[in-house]
Amino acid sequence: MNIGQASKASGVTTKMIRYYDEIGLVRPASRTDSNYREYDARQINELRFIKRARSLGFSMDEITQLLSLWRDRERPSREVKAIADRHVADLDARIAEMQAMADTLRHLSHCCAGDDRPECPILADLTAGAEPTTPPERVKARAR
Amino acid sequence: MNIGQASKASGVTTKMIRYYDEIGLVRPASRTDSNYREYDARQINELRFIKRARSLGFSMDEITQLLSLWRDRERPSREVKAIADRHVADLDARIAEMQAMADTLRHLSHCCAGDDRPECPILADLTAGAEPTTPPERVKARAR
DNA sequence: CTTGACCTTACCATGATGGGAACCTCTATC
DNA sequence: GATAGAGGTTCCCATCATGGTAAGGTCAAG
Repeated sequence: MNIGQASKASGVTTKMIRYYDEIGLVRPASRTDSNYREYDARQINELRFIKRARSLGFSMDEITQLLSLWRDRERPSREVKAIADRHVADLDARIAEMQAMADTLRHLSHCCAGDDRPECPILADLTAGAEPTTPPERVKARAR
Repeated sequence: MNIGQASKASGVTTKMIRYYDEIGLVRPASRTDSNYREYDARQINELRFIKRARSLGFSMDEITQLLSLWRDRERPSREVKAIADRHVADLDARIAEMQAMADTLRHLSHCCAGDDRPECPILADLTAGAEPTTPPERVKARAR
């Protein structure tokens, strides 16, 4: 199987397969006499594994760890779970952050007439770098 | 005011101030005879505006648009609102995506014993449709 | 043998940010 | 006035995962 076929079989672009090869995420593919990479079913599985892990938001670094656990039939599931839980916590933190942004903006937008007039609470908020407008729902303590 | 003072006054690093200058997000700062950038209160406000907008997750590109509306006293608030709403939709989409990842992982982690044994639903999911890397013989091919 | 599809490497770009080198300028102190 | 050191200037590199492109080698079919 050459790289194009591996790409079709795994759903990973040839570009990315070469990249994973280059950074050592997967072990270097064997080569034909003409220097073409060759892949077998085992490596296709690894590529699919990587693809699925990426779709769950794991970083390359986390995937490196997951792959090594995956390859080790003696691994303690504890270690896998720890990586997953850390990632979930990370996702939750980022979600909370974005949620706060969205909530603030929703509030500002709600207060904005959105017509031809120039008055705009959204710009007012951005301008006031000092004084936050009342965030959605409850009023939070204004420090500063 | 030189760049260091502008940085302290705006909360934007000197590195970023120079970058905004370079990409034309802010108009090029005037220079002293010795080529130092100089800033006035107006520009400090712009930097603060940018900082606040960044903290709400707007991209440089969106901020470019917001800044130009901000500078235009005739702007229709409609346009500002449109940018904000688009950004909120974008945030919501990304939140939903990450939420789905987190939910899936939470479920898998919940099903994982997390002990010394190697059985792991998380890895099983990642394997998804692929067979575990079959080290020759020894392993009963578990389908799915 | 030619053609076209596919492979190889190598470099560039992204977005927003930080790090650092090499060099210039200001200011305070001796 | 000389000097130290703080802070300015430009320029380059790196991130992270991905895509694009160009120059050149290889393979299979007609």
